[in-house]
Amino acid sequence: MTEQAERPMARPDEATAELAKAYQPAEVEARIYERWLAADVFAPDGAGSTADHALPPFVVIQPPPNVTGSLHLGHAQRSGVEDLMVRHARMLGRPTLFLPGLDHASIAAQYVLDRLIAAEGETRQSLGRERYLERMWRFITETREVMLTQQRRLGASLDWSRLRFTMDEVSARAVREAFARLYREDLAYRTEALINWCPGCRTSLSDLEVVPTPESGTLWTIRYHLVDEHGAPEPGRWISVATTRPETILGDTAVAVHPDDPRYRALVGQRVLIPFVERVVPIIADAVVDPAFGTGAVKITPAHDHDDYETGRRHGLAAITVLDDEGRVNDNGAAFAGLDRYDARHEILARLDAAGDLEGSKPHEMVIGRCQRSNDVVEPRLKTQWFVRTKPLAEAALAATRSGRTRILPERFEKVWEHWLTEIRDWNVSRQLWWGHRIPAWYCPDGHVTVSADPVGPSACEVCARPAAELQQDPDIFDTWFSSGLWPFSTLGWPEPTPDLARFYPGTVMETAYDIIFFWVARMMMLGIHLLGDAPFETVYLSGLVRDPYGQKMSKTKGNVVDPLEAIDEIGADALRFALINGTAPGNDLRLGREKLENARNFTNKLWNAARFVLGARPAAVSVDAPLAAPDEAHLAPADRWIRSRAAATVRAVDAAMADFAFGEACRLLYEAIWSEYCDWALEFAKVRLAPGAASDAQQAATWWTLVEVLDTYLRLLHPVMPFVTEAIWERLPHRPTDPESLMVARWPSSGPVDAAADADLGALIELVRAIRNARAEAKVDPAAWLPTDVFVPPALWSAFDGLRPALERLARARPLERRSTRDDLRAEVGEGALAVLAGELEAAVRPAVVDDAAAAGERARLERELAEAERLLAAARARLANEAFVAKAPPPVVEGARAREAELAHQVALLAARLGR
RNA sequence: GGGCGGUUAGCUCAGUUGGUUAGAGCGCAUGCUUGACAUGCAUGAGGUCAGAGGUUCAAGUCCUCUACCGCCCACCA
Repeated sequence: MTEQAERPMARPDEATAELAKAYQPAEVEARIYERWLAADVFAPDGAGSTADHALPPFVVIQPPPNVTGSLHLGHAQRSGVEDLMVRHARMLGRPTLFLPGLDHASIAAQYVLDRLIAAEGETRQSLGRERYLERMWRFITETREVMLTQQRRLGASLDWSRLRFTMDEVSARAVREAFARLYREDLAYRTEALINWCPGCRTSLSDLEVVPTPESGTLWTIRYHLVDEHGAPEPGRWISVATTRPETILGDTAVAVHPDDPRYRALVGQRVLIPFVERVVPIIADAVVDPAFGTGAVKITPAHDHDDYETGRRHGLAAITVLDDEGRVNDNGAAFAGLDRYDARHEILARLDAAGDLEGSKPHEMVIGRCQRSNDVVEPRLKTQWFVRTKPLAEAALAATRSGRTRILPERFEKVWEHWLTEIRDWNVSRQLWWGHRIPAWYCPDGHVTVSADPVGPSACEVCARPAAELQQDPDIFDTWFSSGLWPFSTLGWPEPTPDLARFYPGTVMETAYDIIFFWVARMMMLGIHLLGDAPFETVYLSGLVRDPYGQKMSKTKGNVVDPLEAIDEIGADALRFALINGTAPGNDLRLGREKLENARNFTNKLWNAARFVLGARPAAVSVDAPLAAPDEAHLAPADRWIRSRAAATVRAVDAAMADFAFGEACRLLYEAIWSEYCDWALEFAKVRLAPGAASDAQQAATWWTLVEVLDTYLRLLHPVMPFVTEAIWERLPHRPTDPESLMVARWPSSGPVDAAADADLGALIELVRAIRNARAEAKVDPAAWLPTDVFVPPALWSAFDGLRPALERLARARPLERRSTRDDLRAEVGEGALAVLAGELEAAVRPAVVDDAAAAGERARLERELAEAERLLAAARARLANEAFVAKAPPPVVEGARAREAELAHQVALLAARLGR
């Protein structure tokens, strides 16, 4: 930002000295944040809190960011929305809890650390578990500060006294207790099953962590030779199978065909020889086989394919694992043992080809599962793991949303929610990683399982009573999301019956991006309901994703990332927050580019400058330290009544938007109210009245207090979105005696009366000014010229017109500005060559000093256009009213409105026609 | 293969239960060093609301179909 040349204020005094320069977000935001901290206003029970503890608490649950991560725009948007809700509730006087936290993100963190130590020539394995974990703890003590600082820079009003980390002891205790309870209730079990294995991360993954990725592969056709009943090959007899994964041949235990496939019916029950491993396996019939695909015959590898696993179970086939943890062929792979899976593939294909058993190959588009974290191709493998039985938990979660106990916003996500929870499969919670919560299960030499929530483990095997010394703890850790799923209550001290737990569970709103609805939201719901007996929150507010201007996901590799901290340095956290919230709807993605950020910055600047003006415009008769008081109604100008009414309407509209979670709408309303009403009109009207000698002291005071009162209202309304700049301005404004030190804990405004008459009067006069400006601009009149202007004003508007005449003169560049009592008067007084202006009921004539032919022709053309448009609209309005069905069936107010509209248009047409001499 | 969302001004998007003349920002055009603000002010141009049918007195809004685009879920080798 370039620094503005500083211009002396019109009326410098102490208050404006503070605001005399252009807005400097970096300075102001740092100072304001320190003020909040010092005032202790973040905690619901902090010294500076003004909460009414009789009101129900408002708890916003924030997804704890990854401890090794750094803030991206998605975080910024979410924190902005969360903070907005919290600040709003806080200003309504509710005790609020906005608990900061960090997630240990086991697989993501290990991925980051592995790459870091790789640069130092180390690996996870070379360090060993203990040293690796030490290294991790050291690493995160640095990164966690980065993340926490970033949250502060955003202005998130988090209660730092309650900071939690998913790896702290409070969380660890909750994890052990939760798992032990699930185990006791038979909702957690250990079994061998086909799981998703990432050879790069060397751990199993849940189904959600496997990303189906389209890929161009190859479909190979391979001959399996038939054997006779003694297992001897039958020369010249074979069955051809199609496969995309030749390396899994080594684990084949059958070939399957469709039972109704005439080509193969005779072969069912016969046997084939699996190459290389010399295993004789049956040809089976199973309806899963699609006869139209490939050759219609499928090799079955139960240990390395989900389909085949099921087929194998149906047919009692052996499952032979042929790949190890790193994705290499194991000892079951005969000559290929030790080869990487893809090397083995090539070798096998080469040998098959050499033997004449590779019939052919063709390109094949397929979908392959890749690791969400490392992008490695995920390998289905058999492993003994811990699973959470999700069906009963999911049913309870579904019941909560179906009954309305928990509401999902936007509603359309409820369908996705329903579908996923209905089709849910058991959750593999074992991870073969180190950074995370160790599974609290111990095994005795006889294979008995003991699960214990005790931090030091069980004292003995609970089956055979062998002493603890003979037991071995499971080496695995939990899926990160297991501890995340406990977040709404583990952070409050559960399973201990803490005061916080009693007070703040269940929470009010859970806000997150829709991409983790299953990972996180569903698990919190399932675990919260089961373990605490109540859903963890009333509302799930799902945000969209923040994308670049072209709709691409922002990612470091694409280089299209906007760094929130850079944006904050440049334009301030307020502007960033506004840009991220304005114009968005829940669940909708946001494309963020330069323009939105600049627009938000401009708005901040506009607000700041409006405040500079107001403070600088204080009439001498009002003392510097006068407390904020409602203006003296007896001395209000029409424009004062109008802007007060507009402010009241804005309060109502913003309240409605907030109640609907329509935060983008609230931003829009405030932007328009502040810029297009307050700044464009109220301040302009006020300038004239506040000019020295333009009105009495009492009148000037009333106008100035109106400006202050309305600005105060708008600052309060805007504070949840733009906390810093509103606080900085507010602290310079006169306050009510009942106001607290900080705007952050001041009361949300309540709406005053909406004055329909004032709205209508000013609306008409604003229209008049616009119409005059328009006519002048179209006629290419010198903008600076003061032109004599006459206006016909209906009697109802005389008072408003007269009261605002000096302002109208200035705004319309009309002087002298004369009021005419009848239209005839107007026309009689104004000769040819005047610009005709129509603004609703009002009619004006502007007399240019010089009217040349071109201007006269342009003027006539303008009137012709207006007339044509008015006639078109009038015809439409008449057609509507001519429709008997409309008059009979539409609600009376609508018909009434249509009649009024018709009359107005008819009037306008008549006036324009008269002007054109018709 | 299911499901969801989108299609509104040159661009990015609002438009809450159907109801006067469909809005904003940016961009564009024409002017303005207007005593808060050039991060600004004034004025203007620009839209068959993807297409087709339907319901209704009335449709951007509700229903059906179609076409593109995007996302989610899904065990076709």
